[in-house]
Amino acid sequence: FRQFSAAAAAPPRLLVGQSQRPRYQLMFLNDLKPVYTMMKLEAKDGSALKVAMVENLENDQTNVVRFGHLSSVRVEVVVLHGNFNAKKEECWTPEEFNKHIVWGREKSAKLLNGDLTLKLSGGEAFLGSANFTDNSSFTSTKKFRLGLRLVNDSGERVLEGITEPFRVKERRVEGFEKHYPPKLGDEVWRLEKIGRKGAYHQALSDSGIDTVQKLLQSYVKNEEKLLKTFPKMSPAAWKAIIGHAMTCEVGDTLYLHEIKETDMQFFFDAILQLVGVKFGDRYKPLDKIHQPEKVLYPHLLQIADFLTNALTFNVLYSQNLVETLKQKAYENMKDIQYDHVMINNRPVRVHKFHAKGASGLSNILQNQQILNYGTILPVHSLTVIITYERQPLMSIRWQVSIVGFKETSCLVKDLNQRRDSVLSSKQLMLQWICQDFCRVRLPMMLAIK
DNA sequence: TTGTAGTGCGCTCCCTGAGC
DNA sequence: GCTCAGGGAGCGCACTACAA
Repeated sequence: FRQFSAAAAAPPRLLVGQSQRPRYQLMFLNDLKPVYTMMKLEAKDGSALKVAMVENLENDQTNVVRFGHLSSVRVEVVVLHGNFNAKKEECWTPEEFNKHIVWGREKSAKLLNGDLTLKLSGGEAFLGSANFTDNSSFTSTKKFRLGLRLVNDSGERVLEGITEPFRVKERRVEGFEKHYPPKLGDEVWRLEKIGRKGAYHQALSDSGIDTVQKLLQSYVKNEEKLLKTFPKMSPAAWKAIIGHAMTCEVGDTLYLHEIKETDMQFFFDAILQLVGVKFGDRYKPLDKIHQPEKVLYPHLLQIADFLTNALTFNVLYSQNLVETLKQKAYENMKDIQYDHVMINNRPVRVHKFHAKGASGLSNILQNQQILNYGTILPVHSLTVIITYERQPLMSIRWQVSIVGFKETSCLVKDLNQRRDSVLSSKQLMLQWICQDFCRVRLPMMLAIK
């Protein structure tokens, strides 16, 4: 018996039974990347596969054996059936290991080519060149493992090393595989559930959708319309396709769509998701657009200034018009050019270019009065209707309602309270009526909406 | 060696019929 | 009338065979 470590005295040698994990073990130190026939075996990061002789420590940790004769033994790489050690046990016998070695389909054929015998140096070695000559489909599990065993008996039980089970595929299928994650420029059949030249692929091609980016753009713009492209698409398949497509990196490039009539600029990402809107010189990211503006109330009060004769007026509020204009933008998008990038959550122009944003605003608001509130610009038109009926004792019951909102607000204001100049003009009177409504009722109604 | 057509397998959906 | 299981159809996927 020899000491394996040149350092401090080694712990007493353990007697190893079949169910007890040996003290020393061969190990693959990195994970394999997908394996194809006739292609060099490599680790996930593209480096060579690294193997090592390790010592199992008591605290479930391992140490590479740097010194002693075990640190420079010769080891052999073999192919194992994928079902070897399916129960993930800590150890096995050499006989079990050897029984699961796979040879080629033909007796004489070598399944694994290359330099399969490695000499450890300092307890480590690299598998420089090795490749499979055949795929793993002929085995019952359709998978292999790589195994690592000593070439010569060292006198010490050294547990063989194994990799996780993996498939070996035909080299030619590599060019037809799905991408994880897919890229925007990938053809659509790189997505799950879309077979190359299959029915779905053909249907998409016929609709002019040949890349993942175009598919996602169509999805974002009008999912229903896109779905009609596919014949007999199941919800599960649809979910899988979109779910896979959505994992792709969208990037920071932005497309600007200007709506000049409103001084609004819409920013869309690479798949045409609205990411933010610029009102004048104020940019608001999408998640902030629909938050009620604190400055709304003064605006609402200003409405009174615009009133002349009618008791029906419009409040322009930034709620649903963004959505309406977004849909309009989709309809009018032509010559999409990504001329902005997102930097620190703000769009920045990368070169001079003005998108030709045809706007349909005039159509949308053609029957509504546009009020200029400075930088916070209109969005959706809330039509506020105020009616009244006289009550006894100089009180008037005002009914305030907003078109599109379920709740209405009743205000009973006693004209006796304001026998001053307020009542002298309709303008001031309406402002007086609106005060409570603006302060209490409107925020509540917006919240309900 | 490479491209393509064909094949088998597995998955999912949908229809149908039996059982309650 | 409702539920559930079984079978067929359609499709994607991976692989094989074969021809150029």
